[in-house]
Amino acid sequence: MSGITRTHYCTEISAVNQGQTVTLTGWVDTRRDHGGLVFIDLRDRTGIIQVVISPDINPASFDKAGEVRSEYVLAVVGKVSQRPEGTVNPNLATGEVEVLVDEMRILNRAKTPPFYIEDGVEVDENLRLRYRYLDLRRPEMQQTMMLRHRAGRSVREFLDQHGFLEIETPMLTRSTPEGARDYLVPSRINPGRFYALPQSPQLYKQILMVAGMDRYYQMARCFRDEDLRADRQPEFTQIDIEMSFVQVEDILPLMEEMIARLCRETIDLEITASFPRLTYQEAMDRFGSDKPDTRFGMEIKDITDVAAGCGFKVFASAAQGGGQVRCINATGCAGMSRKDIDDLAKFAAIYQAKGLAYMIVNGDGIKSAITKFFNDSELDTIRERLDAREGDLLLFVADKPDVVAAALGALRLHLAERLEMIPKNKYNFLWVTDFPLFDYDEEEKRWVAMHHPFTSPREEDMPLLESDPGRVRAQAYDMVLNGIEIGGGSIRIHRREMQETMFAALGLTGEEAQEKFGFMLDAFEYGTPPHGGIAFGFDRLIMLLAGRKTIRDVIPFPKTQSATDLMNMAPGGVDNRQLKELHIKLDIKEKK
RNA sequence: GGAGCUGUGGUGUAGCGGUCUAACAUGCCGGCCUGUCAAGCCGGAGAUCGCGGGUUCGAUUCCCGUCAGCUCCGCCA
Repeated sequence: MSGITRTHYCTEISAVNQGQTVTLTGWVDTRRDHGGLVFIDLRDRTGIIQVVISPDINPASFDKAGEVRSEYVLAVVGKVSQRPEGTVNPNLATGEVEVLVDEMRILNRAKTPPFYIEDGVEVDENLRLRYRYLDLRRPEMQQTMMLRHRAGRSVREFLDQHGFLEIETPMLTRSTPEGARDYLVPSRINPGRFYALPQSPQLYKQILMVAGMDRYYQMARCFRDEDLRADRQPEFTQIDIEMSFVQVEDILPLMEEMIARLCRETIDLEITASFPRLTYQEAMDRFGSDKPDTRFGMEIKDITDVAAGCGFKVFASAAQGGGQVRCINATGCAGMSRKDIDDLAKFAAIYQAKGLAYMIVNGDGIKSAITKFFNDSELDTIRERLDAREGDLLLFVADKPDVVAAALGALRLHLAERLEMIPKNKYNFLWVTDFPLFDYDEEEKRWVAMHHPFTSPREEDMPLLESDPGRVRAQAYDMVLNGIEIGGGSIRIHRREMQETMFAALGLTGEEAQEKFGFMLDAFEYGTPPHGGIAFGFDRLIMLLAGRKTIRDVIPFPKTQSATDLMNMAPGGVDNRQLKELHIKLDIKEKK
């Protein structure tokens, strides 16, 4: 690079620079060699510009251009020139101009890449991840990283302007019961003891409130050793926020404002900064999900009352035994084949639904194997409730409420996608509130915290804590965008007695609570302000703003579904000396 | 822990019991070419069909297992 200094990024050149001598650097996107004249599309992170290498300008550079190949790294010095008439390329931001190259330096050569460095590639993800540095070179990936950067900056600026302090919390912390599996880090200095990487900075941020920091935020890296999904990575980033002296009504509007600003400053999207709110119960009833996608209808309707008295045993027994009979209207699907419907039943079975009953609405009325179990007025009621018209297909699930919700909720999404009912470029933000405080764990036969054990119950439900935990509602809220949970938080418990009651409800003995959370309980005795907060899944947010289907596309170095990094092959083995220092012996069962 | 989908030259696909001595596109290599922009034209190289086993006279094709990636259930306070 000696003697060469870049003067512009590729797309900073326009007709304004005509006649100027500029120095550009970048990668060879494509080379078009006409024998007597060579065109090179030079690419940097801003985009592409055409440079022209002609023997009439500099024969030495022209000779060199012959050996240039894709992805070679170049520096070119030349004059900006208006393109000759008829050769303007309207598809290129810099299409009106070109750079007539005088000096050209090949800064580095490149092997032929294993896939094309261009957008919209459908390459095996194996390859993309193995050669992530090439994948990240693709324009859409670079733009995603820039979007991510702008998003982070927008959030930081907003929070700074609202008096939040960015404070770091430890990555080496301690394992706590409840919640996801921890990633453990052995302590060399303390044999047999382990740190845990944080699942979230929950306890630290609450302690910061006790410490009087008043308003905290952090772009926090979090770690959870659980199975992966398209929107779940073992290592991810949260916008972590906590505030003192607040109630739900202080937090939600502020967060709406933050997200509205984020949308404006990243993808130029204007959204109404007052999101619809649904209670958890309402969301489950209408959409079968605690993160409903409201971009389309096809809501779930209840016909348990009608089914209770009908002659169809499956329905009647579910309705009478504390279960539900609910249905959705797959509008216009009356023409589905028997096999199509069987496939839908198989799909519902994934969610433990034992069957999928259906009725076809045609010109003569309702056609179905189960019609005979209903009288005319019952059929009319069903039709009315589902707003069923000729050509519709009604799908029923009868089961326990959670199975009905899961199956119909999933079916609703599945059908909407298949029927292309989901409008593009629609961003439906909403809040889900009043979550249950507890969830019953059938395996462990005990109550577990639905959000986390530090969530405050709603005041009017506090008397139920011991008598009827299942009915206690939490001061918890999730922000949902297009059917994906992008953030969640709560008002926290800030009194020792309440926290102890909570631990007891979760089945922790006093000793266990003291051992694991003693510092927290102690802290609560030294003047803890009422506080609450929220954490956003930053990766998920970026994924949605970037219109991607997986957070792997917005994380620079993601892991595969089996939690490995195909570029550096992490996790890797370590040598015995390291293990010995850590006082660790392996006990691996050989696969036969 | 479980279910499903995918795996064929560098890349993306076709072929789904035998004319497969594996096709097409693109990329790659060489030649020609001074206005292209997915440059063009001509020529060439490049694949033990993910791996292992089985069925069969014969397997890229069918079956079983296995590995890898993906999607999902469980799991994810």
